[in-house]
Amino acid sequence: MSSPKNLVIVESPAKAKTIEKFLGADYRVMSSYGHIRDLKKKSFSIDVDHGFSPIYEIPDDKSALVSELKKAAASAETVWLASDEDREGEAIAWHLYEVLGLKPENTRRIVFHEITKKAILNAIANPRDIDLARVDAQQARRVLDRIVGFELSPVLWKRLKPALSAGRVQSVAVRLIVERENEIAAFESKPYFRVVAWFTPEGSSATFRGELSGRLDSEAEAEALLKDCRATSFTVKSVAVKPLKKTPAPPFTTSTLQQEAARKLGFSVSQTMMVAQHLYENGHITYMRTDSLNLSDEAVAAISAQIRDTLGDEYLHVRKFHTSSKGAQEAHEAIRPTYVDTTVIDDATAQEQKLYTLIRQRAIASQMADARIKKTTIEISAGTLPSVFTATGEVIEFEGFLRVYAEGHDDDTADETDTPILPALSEGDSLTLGAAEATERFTQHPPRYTEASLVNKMEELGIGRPSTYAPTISTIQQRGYVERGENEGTPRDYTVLTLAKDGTITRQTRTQNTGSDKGKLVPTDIGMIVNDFLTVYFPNILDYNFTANVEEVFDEIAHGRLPWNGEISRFYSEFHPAVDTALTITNGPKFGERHLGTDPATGEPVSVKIGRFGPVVQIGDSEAEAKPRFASLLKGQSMSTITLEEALGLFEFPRELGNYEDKAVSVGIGRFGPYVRHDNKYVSIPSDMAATEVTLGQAIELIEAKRSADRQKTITVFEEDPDVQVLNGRYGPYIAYKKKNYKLPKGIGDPAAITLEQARKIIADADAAPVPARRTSSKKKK
DNA sequence: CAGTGAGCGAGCTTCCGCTTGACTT
Repeated sequence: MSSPKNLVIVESPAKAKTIEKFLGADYRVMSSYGHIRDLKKKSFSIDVDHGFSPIYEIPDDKSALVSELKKAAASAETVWLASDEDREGEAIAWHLYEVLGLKPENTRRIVFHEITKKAILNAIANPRDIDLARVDAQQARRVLDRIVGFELSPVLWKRLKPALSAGRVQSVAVRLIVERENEIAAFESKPYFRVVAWFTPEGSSATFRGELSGRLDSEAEAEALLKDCRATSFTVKSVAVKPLKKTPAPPFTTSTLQQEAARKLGFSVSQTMMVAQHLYENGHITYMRTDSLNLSDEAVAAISAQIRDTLGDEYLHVRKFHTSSKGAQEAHEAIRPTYVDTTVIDDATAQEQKLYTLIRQRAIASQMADARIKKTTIEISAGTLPSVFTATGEVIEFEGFLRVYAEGHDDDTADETDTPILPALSEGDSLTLGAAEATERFTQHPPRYTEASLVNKMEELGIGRPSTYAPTISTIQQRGYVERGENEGTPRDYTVLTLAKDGTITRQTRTQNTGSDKGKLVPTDIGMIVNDFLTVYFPNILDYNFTANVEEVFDEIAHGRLPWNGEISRFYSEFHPAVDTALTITNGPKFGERHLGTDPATGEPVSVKIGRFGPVVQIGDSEAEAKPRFASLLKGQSMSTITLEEALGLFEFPRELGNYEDKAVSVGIGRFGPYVRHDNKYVSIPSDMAATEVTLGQAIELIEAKRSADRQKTITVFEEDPDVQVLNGRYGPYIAYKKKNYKLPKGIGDPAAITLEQARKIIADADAAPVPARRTSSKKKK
């Protein structure tokens, strides 16, 4: 292999592949795969006494790559450092320069924001030096985050519970969720009534719907209004027709893509990123971790041509969007299709195709004409009554971008968005009342965050970056600060009063579901306590503006107006004493500890607190002679709401319920929650059943249900060797043998027909095969 | 939709931001 004269290093291998095609045989393009060097993983690695100098290392999984880059750099005449132009990219270039031992005379720093031939060639023609001030800003960012994370976390270990974590980004994300939950807890839902009525213009058969302006506070008021409506006449008070313009949303950034994919496709934030990554690697879309709204000139031209060819000139409106989000660094383009005329991707999964279509339509719509809508508002007066009804209708006169794409919305009440066409009416026309209906509603608390709406809020506050939104959300769940809600809600009655055409009023009670937090982000006890602790001792770090404030300082550093370590020193001189205080203070508030009352049996105090393994109830005093007794809270119980009675109930395990089939049945609490034990077999008690109240009858039902589930699970148990079993599991049929599971080879056919010989062979083959080295990936444990 | 079924203690745990990897009985 002859070595080309030029070596170009970019951050991503997919990018390298594309660029290599533009540059020809004189250029070899390699990827650094992001950062090649970082602060040492395990230790603090900042020399506080010597200018906060960072101690860097090349992580193990990067060493092979680094030697390869070194070799390539040594044999190249010129090395082009082409990492992104943002702060992190500049630092990557500098680390490469240092680690690869490059020389100024044969090193060039280049940048481009679009992966187009023109942009690349232009970058090559205009090299510059590494911007050391910008590198310093990155070092300041990195060192600050390490200081905050590695000094705060141990405080939590000592004061609250081991293995917790805190950081500039994650702790604020948790705070958002905790504070929202507090708002919800403080919210008092109040009932009110809304009235709708159906009208028919005189001499017409058309009916349209009008809604009473304003709300009524009580059922009595609602009933009175309906009675009044019987006796009055209705006329058109005014007709207003207004032109309305709707403008398309900009093309996607990481955060808007995550939100829209959640709303329209039901994807989780990390799922969106995985699917997008695949689309990117296969060359279908531009880079998916971006905060930029910009489209390259070439992309705009291609999209324009597409719109003109398929829809016509009147649908085209070329636009440039400018970001308004805090701290955006715009190293890339917005997310768009690489070839806009591609509608169907070969070999794509259903998810990839759906996400691609979303990205493509959004990018096209961003360059399309406004939608023009005629909105009609009719006000209807009710005789001498002060009440006014309003009917609105929308007619789309020119659909513009709506033909391709309409943005989704978060609101839960998605109905009633129908905008019917209203009959032609003019002022003074009389109307006949058909029917009217007063429906009881309830004021709504602010919504809980979803993964996607949390990302939206974080972006608004400038907290986190496109590459960290998804990982942060999984971190705060892994640490047990936040959970996805599983509460289905409870039924609630509401009243509907109906006024029929014949004047009779009927009252009905209907039921709706309320209070569900399913799939929403809900703080745990630990999450709330950690948040309380941090906001008391480190209000500055938990301040929603902390990141924005330090970003301003980083900007000054990047412009060479402030030395980075001086600023870190200034921060540390305030921060570190606060750490010492939080570690040593003895008369501070007790976080998460709550006294519940006295145990009537012993007279000892009963309290809840955070224990080594999470929330526990304690009977007795740790200072007293008798050792205190402990019991963990059950799933669904909360330290802030548990009662004395519930707490005492936790000590009544194991409970003997009686006998079934001549064997004792008992209820106990284990590592994984409450269970029924019978004949040395265990059956989990579902979380919607109170373990303290399970009866013998219910326990038998659970045992029988488990037995039948086991029968369905079992495909074959070999009589000759009962250890070998063919079972039906979560991922389909498999073989279980001595606590190990074995996948069935492809093409084995009907799993029920597997013989013992076949099964033994599968086990032997799998055991003989080399065990693949498993990465310790951060899978969430549950 | 599997499997598990203590006990308040050893050592260890932890940050944010760049980038994929090779895995799934």
